[in-house]
Amino acid sequence: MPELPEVETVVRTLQPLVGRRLGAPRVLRKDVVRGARLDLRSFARGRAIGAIHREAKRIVFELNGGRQIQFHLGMTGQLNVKRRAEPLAAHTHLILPLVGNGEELRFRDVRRFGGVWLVPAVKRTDGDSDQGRLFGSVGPDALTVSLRAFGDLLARRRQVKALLLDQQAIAGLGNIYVDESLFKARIHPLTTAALLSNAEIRSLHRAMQCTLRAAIRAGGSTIRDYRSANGEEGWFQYQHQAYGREGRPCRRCRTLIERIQVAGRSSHVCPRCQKVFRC
DNA sequence: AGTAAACTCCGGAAGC
DNA sequence: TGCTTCCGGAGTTTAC
Repeated sequence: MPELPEVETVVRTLQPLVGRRLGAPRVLRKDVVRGARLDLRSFARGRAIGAIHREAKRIVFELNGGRQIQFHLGMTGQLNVKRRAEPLAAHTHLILPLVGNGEELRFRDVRRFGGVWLVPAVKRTDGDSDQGRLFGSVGPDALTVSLRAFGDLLARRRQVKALLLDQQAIAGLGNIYVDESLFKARIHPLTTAALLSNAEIRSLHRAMQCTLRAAIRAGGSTIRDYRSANGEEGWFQYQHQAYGREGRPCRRCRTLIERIQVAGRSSHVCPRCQKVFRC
């Protein structure tokens, strides 16, 4: 499940592609290209990659001429650089050949919750353009949001976990890093965000950015499908304190970690360390 | 208006 | 072995 650290890792491992020129894309499954009635072949063919960066959980390829190709990995999406001769893995939906050395960029996505968006040069600004469904607007990036802005966005009567998962409120977190951040800050996921004290907000802000930075250093968490652009697994899953540790002892107090439902998501909580909550 | 919950997409894995 | 159920990122819809 690629969240901010996994997407950031993919973007970093894709950097060698900057400056490369694209050949004619091959679309093996047309419905992974969303929205646009643009043709990917004419949109991308012959364009050079000017930059590759992350926006929230999206991977943005800046092509020369101002066009963008944006990828969202959904749950099981992978973006890999492979030799052309290498056999195609099942569920490979899109291939972007790189001119020159026999390499290509492959997009594969077993569950197809992810997708590709083509963004034309001109109409890019905020609201969606006429070509339908780019992405909804997103909140400030979780990795860099200031304490001040973070405090402001928490001033709502929602369960703190639901709020942190809401990309419109704050961008980049998913189930893993929300659970890890709340555990680290010792805050129960059911707590009403608006009732957090200033000290708790500070603690959560620090825990969240600390966790994200550590996860990026570890190359993300590989639970099942996630791989970097080089096909490498992350290893942050070995440092998880809460996520996926149901029934195992809390690393702080040895109480068994529980799994509960919050905002429709399975949530991993230490009932002792994260006991107090207000709603 | 703001929040919450249900439903949709999909296929692999886990459970029975 | 073979069936059913579960799971989730994010958008949409429906209900408080």
